[in-house]
Amino acid sequence: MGGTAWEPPRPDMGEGAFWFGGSHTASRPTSDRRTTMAKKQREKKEQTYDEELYRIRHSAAHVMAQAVLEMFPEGKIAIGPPIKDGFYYDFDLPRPLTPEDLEKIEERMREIIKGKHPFIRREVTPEEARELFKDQPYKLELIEDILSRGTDEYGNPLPEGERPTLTTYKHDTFEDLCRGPHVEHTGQIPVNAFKLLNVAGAYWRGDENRPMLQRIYGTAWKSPKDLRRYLNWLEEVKKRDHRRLGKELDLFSTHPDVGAGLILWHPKAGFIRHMMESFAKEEHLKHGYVFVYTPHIGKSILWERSGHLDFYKENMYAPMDIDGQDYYVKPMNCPFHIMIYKSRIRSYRELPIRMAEWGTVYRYERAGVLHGLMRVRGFTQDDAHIFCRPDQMPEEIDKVLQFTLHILRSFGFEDFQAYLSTRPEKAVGSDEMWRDAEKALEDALQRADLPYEIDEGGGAFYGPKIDLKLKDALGRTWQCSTIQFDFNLPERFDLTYIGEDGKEHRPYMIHRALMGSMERFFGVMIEHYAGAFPVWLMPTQVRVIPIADRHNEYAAQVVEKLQAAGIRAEGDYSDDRMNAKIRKAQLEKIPYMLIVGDKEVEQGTVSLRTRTGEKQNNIPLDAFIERVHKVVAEKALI
RNA sequence: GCCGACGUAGCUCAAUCGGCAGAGCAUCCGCCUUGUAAGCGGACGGUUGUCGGUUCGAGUCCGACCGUCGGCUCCA
Repeated sequence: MGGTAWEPPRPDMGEGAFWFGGSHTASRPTSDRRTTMAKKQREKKEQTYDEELYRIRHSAAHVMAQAVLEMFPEGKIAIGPPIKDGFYYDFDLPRPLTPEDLEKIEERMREIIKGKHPFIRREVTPEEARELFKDQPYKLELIEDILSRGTDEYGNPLPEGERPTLTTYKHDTFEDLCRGPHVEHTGQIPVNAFKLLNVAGAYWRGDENRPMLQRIYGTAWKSPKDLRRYLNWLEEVKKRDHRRLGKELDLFSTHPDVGAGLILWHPKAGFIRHMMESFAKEEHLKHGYVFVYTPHIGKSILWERSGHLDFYKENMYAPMDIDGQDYYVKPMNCPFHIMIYKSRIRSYRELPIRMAEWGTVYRYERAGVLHGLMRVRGFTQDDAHIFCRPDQMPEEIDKVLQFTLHILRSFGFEDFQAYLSTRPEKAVGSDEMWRDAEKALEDALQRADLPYEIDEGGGAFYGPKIDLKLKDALGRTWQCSTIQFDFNLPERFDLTYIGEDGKEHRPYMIHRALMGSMERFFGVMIEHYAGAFPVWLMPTQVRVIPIADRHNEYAAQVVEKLQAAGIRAEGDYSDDRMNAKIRKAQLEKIPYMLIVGDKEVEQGTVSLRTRTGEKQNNIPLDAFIERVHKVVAEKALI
């Protein structure tokens, strides 16, 4: 699948973020995450922010709230912002909403919209506001926050220069605490271009200690055509869902008796993963990495020293008792790599050491967050730790970022978004180390000419990092790669090398994973390619289809020649009709089907049909072999 | 973990008010010998996720557990 011309991103991104399609995704900076944008990015975002859509969606949320309150007069309302692709509103209601309720609400919304009720803005005093919302505890909390903390109604900081004022917008019978903007009257919400999608639980203010509200998600557009396109896109997303394709293509499974979030890789996926890993490992060797292998468990003293039992314990599985000692299954590989580093004295001459391992780790993830291959409890990282001297650090960062892009591009990803996370308030390591590291990361990003955002204070306490998100064929972004400084572990484990001066020095340690985890990356690959992987990765590249069984012998000869040429080919000698064989191969997304019948036997040729529907009759086998060789060499799609 | 929904053959789904558990595909066995996405017929396949409860009787009602899905929260 090529890039879709129109690519609305998914509707589940950050709170308060407002996204609009086109090939650039964009967020309106209303979230309370401390995110500052690079200038380039900010300009891009201003261009794609669509105020008309914002108004429509924001207004649709108000109309929905009115409809819900009419249904449940005793209901409490929370917040209802526009988001990319739509809007939501959170409610505290006496009973759970059903799909039938949504239909009724939607119907009532249409009536309200047709009423063309004007949206009227007014400023209110704190006293007025408190009186107006005296039965709405969530609104009262927001009012106090706006007054005391100077935030907007979603708890986000106000734009510079804006004073905290209380404003409401009223249409028909519904008045809401709101900063706007809205459409002029409800009739400007396109009555046939919105749809309520689903109900979901959501904590008040995203805090799991606070009440669970019911959130209704809706989508709204400027025209029915846009809505139609969006709904079609949702269908396409469903078709590409890696969980569905994983089953259809017999790629992987899970089983309750094995355990949630633990993946069984079936032979086809095993083959593809093998190809991916072989390639990536070769590249690692070419790029100066050394491979290590380390155990899956380690004694508690190791995890105490690394700090994992202090800071990461809730993600670790309970220890097992071995000869009276506690052993833990590893959630990370770093302590083991460090022990290899520490196994002898290190000289400045042998740095950098780039220690890589396809390390399988296990992390406890709360049951509700598990999701196919994307979020699991056991996974294999393409992990490496780079130990280097301070003077080598900038170059190492540069190299690792280039290497990351090389690997990701090899797997067919072209669009990336980078996030640079800087020093949080509580942190280990000197100011100088942080400054140097952050500078090296940002310089590398600029040299790589990557769009990036800076997440001020978003780094871990032990070091700054770059996270790379890659964009798939549907324009959705996925976090896989991470390049992360660690100022903590070298201290904790007292890592040293002997410098030119004969004295001990502390090396820098950089943790990095390029694909991230094989599980997630494979999941992203499935969705990116909709299961039709590039030819070099496909377990079966060519299916030879004899038309009648008198052609089986010739088909077998073709298969043999292809295999001799290093192409993974097989014949379909079943007694299905040719049409059925084609359909079968097509459903398996096998790149090339070679059809052989009387004509081909006679002329010593093959007829080609690709999984994309391309047809070429009676071509010489050698020409086809040449084509496949080229496509494989280029890691092309077909 | 929390809110809500769901779990029937390998897969996709039926089964009225609580009254004998079904279809298509897949698989297997035959027949057919075929020209670019499903040829025809037959057979096999189930302790309705698990455990417990209500009932004369439970796929259907109730409870617990396991798992999945949509979100929230948290992350490769």
